Amino acid sequence: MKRNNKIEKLYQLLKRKHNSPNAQWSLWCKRKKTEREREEVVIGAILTQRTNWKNVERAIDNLKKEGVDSLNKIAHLKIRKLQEIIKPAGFYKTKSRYLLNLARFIVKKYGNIKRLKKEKTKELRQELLRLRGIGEETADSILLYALDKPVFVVDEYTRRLIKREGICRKTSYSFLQNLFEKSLRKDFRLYQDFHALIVTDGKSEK
DNA sequence: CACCAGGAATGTA
DNA sequence: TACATTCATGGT
Repeated sequence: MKRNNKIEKLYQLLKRKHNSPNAQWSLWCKRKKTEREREEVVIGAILTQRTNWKNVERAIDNLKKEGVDSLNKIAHLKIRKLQEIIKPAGFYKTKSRYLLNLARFIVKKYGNIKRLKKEKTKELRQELLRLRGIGEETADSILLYALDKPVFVVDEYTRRLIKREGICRKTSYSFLQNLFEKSLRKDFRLYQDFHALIVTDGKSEK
């Protein structure tokens, strides 16, 4: 089991560069999550598409204000109502469809997120990808951050970083995901921490 | 006022 | 494969 030095070194590099332990995301990753928090991650994964996190928080606050604190409750909302609630996150017409569809899928097929978490990663990924509004990045974000599955998330920050560091020129999703996964030990905590660092680093580059 | 912020689906070449 | 377009709000 030979590992790619460059990727491991990149991790060490980012660790040194962002050693401030107050990186909020990193701390959040280390905490054990409740089921509610996991469901919130699923919701956030849809809402954050093409939007900054601040707007997502407004939408999530609205959900809480309305007492919508679970996927089950979302699954039973009327689309109109959901639209109103999540409006601050932008793209509310499409996102409300995606979110309702995803919530119904999970609730109908698995009941709750605990059951979802027990599913096999590969099969679950395929199922998520078949849903409208869920591409590779969103599917993998759900798998990694909501379900603690060891799946590396590739985003624009990852692509930029890999290019900037001159590690390789290919940028397709599957290629980069494979590069990271074969270079690192299969550990969801490591993947979460690494990806969080990549995002922190990407934001600081501007 | 113009542009951007942690995407995905669809269509075109 | 690689772009271009659409969806839509709030911050700077």
